[in-house]
This record gives sequence, structure tokens and C-alpha cells, in this order.
Amino acid sequence: MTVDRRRPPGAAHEPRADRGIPEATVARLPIYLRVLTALGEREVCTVSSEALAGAAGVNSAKLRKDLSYLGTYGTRGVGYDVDYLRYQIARQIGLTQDWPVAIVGIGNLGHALANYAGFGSRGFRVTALFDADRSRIGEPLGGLRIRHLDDLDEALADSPVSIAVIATPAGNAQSVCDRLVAAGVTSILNFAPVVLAVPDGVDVRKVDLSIELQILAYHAQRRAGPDRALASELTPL
Amino acid sequence: MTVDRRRPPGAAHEPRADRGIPEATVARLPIYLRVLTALGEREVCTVSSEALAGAAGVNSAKLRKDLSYLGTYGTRGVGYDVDYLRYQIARQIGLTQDWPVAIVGIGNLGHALANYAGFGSRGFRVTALFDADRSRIGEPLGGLRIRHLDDLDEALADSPVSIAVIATPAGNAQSVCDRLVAAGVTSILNFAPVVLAVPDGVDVRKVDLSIELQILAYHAQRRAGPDRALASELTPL
DNA sequence: ACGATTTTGTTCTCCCGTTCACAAACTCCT
DNA sequence: AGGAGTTTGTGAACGGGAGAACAAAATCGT
Repeated sequence: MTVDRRRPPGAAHEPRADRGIPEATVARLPIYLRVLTALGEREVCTVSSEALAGAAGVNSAKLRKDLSYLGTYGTRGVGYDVDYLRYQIARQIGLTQDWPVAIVGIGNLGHALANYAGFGSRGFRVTALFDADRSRIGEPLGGLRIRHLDDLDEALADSPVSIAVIATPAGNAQSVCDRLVAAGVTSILNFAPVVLAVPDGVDVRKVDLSIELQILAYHAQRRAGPDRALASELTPL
Repeated sequence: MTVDRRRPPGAAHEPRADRGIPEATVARLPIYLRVLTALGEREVCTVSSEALAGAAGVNSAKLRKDLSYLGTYGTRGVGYDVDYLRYQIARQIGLTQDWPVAIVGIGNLGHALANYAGFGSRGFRVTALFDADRSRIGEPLGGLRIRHLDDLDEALADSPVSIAVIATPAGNAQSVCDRLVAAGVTSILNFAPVVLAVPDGVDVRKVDLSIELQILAYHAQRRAGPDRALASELTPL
């Protein structure tokens, strides 16, 4: 797929002097990017902030403010050029380059992640798999071979990665994390249910099924609780 | 494991009149709960806000304020009783009851989730598996049998669940979501890379690998970018 | 050419969450 | 019993993000 980098007629220029994009905005840019990609595949050329915000599930004022941090890429009275905006967001996020990714811990989850197609689809490419289980070494998976954790330094010295995924059991996660950091990894996506300690300059994001379920349970309980309380309060009447 | 529900000597009473706990606090309670559980297994009886906050990776003042929303369960000059606090948090979240969970979409990820041990470990129990692929119906997985998506209404009518996990491809997620909502599900954990539209009263949380990676990439690029720019700016000197 | 209409970019206000700082309260030691 | 030392709970200040509202700028129709 080719990307249209030409600036549409009306739209103004300049990314923006201050490169600091608020964290909350950064977290939403990938959503906009996804929606724009879907629109592009449906041959839509132009989209209004209202429509884009609707598809992304956010307020349109918030969307416009988010986009204004990147630069003024819209045209008043018209909207945003889908392909152009998509390219600008991708550039800001850093998806115009390819990011090699290492996965550590090839259990149930690591296996699923290594096979996950949408993974490499946009900008990310799994280039190394590691596990502590020696009986698994050499096993082919998604076009790669599983290597032992002890080869991590060597392997990452040959072909460095800055992003790694930890999918090990909780007990091993911190030591794996330490090894990764020592090998030069600066961004970590952690699936293990532990709080990782890392030095400054290393970025960790966590994905935690159990925590998400507990948050859902809290709200579910609150929805159910008051009703029950209400029912028992109303019965006496 | 038995839980000590006795109030420790010094600690005061009352959950709190206003039951509204800030969203940011709710998101951290599961972390505290996990740390407390680990401490309990190491036979630690008492913990200070400083120590607990350190293990949870947050500021100690924030932790104290978080806990103060539940009630005054600490003892000044001493700290918090591990078992007692753990029970109080679990109660607030709603983990004193068991939550049946349905999983829809038994692909790579759904498979991994169904087998995930830590899932059922605390409060959650997978009770139903659904997939659209008829060739998979009846396949046993984690002590359950996969059922067809069309049996969803019937199955959930027999044994209702309020929490469901969507692990289908993006294209099917919205229609699956609609069916779940129609069947009475009010809390949804969505692994599909789409923005789900749901009616009021239904709670959706999303887990999105691709978005997390993109956020990491953004920061990684910013770390790398300025250095390169700096280098090329300094070379002329 | 010009007014009506559409839609962006931005300002302003409000609210939530974080952090500091300190009084209250508990233990321990003499 | 009383003072020194600890640690909690919370009031107050601060910063960031959300949303309403509006001026600026573009298109379209006549």
C-alpha cells in the first residue's frame, strides 16, 4: 500500500515547535491511526473530526485538540485528508521505521503472541524468541527458532532490539527484565503479573488480565449491590 | 488459605459512608491486593505505607489516600495489618464472591486465556467457551467443551455470567459484543483491536497489544530522535 | 462578489488526580 | 507516667486533562 505524503491543498504546515505531546494524547493516537486505516481501505478520502471521533469513541473537541499537538493538518469547513493524516500520525508515533521485537517466555501466551499476525502488520516484527526451558530450544515458531535465555546477551548484541515483551511466569519476570535492560532494551511490554523495577530511561507498560478483570468486577458489584440493597429496602414498603 | 477478618486492636472502623471510590484508585487496588498476598505468603503480619507503596511502585502518600477511601484500616505508628487489609480490599473489589466468566473466540489467544491458571486463581472461574468455527465445537479445553456462538443465548440463560472476554478477530467483535449484551452480560474485556459500541450500563475494558507497542515506540523514538538531532547539530562545531 | 454554511483550531473553565506537608495517634523506652 | 520516635490520615496547593464554546477559515450557492 502506498502512502500519500502530499499535503492536501488547503492544509497548513509545520509539525509544531514543542515536540512534547501529552501522554493522554499519545495513548489515543494509535486508535485514530487504526480508524484512519480502516477508512482508507474503504476509499474514504476526507473525514470530519466529528466522524473520526465517533469511530474512535471520543469527544470531537478532544480529538481536534489531540491532532492540534501534531500540527495543523485539517482544513476548516472540510475536515482531514485521511491518507495524509494517517501518515502524519504514523510518523509521529515512529511507525515509519520498523521495530524489531523480542519475546521472552514462550508458554501459552508467548506462543499466541509469536503467532499473532496483527503483530507484524504495522511496524513491528518479531525477531527473537527466548525461553528458559531447555527442552524447547530450537523449536520453530512463526519462522523463528526458540533460543535459550542464556543466549539473550549474545543474540541481542548481534541484532539489537529496543522493544521486548515479557511473557514469563511472575517469578522470573524481574530477572528476565534485568537481563533485557543489561542487553540494551529500553522499552518493555510486561504480561507477567508483577511490578517491574527498572532504571531511569527504561519504559515499562504492563498488560494484566487479572487486574482488568478485577476492575470489571468492582463495577459489576457496584451495579449489582445497590439494586440488591434497594430491593431489600423497598420490600418493607 | 484462611482469611483473618478480625479487626486488629488499634485500627478504627467503618468502610465509609460515600461508597464512591475514584477510578484511579480502583485501578490500583488490585496491585495492592497482589502485593499483600505475596507478603502474607511470606508470613509478614504488618506493613507500612512506605513499604507497601514501594512494592507496588507508587508514592506512599497516594497509597495512603487510596486506602483511606476504603476506611481507616491502618494504625498510626504501626502500619497496616496484612491479612486484614487484604480482606478489606478483596471485599471492596468484590472478590469475596466467585465470578463466572465466558470466553468468546478460541483462537491462539482465547486458547491461551482458557488455559491461563492465574485466571481462576482468585475469584474468577471460566464457565463457558464459545467459537464461531463449527469444526471446533465439542473440543475439550481446560475442563470445558467449546460451544457454538449460536448457543450463546441458551447457554447464558442456563448459567448467567456478567463478565465475558472477547478474543475474536476484529471483524466479529462488535457482533459478538451485541450478542453478549443481549444475553445479559454487563462487563466485557475486549482483546479485539476495535472500539466497541455498547449501551449505557455496560462496562468495557480493552487490552490492545498493538496500541501498547505503539505507545512504547513513540517514547523509544523520542529517546532516540533528540540524540540523533543533537549529534548532527553538534558535528558542525 | 458575497453571504450562508460547515468545520477546524483554540481559549477558558472545571474537575480529577497527584504530591507535599503536618497534625493526630500509636508504640516503645526509661 | 511521660517523652521520643514512627506512621497514618488528610487538608491544601498544584498540574494536567476533558469538554463547552467561539472565532477564524474554508467551501458552496446564487
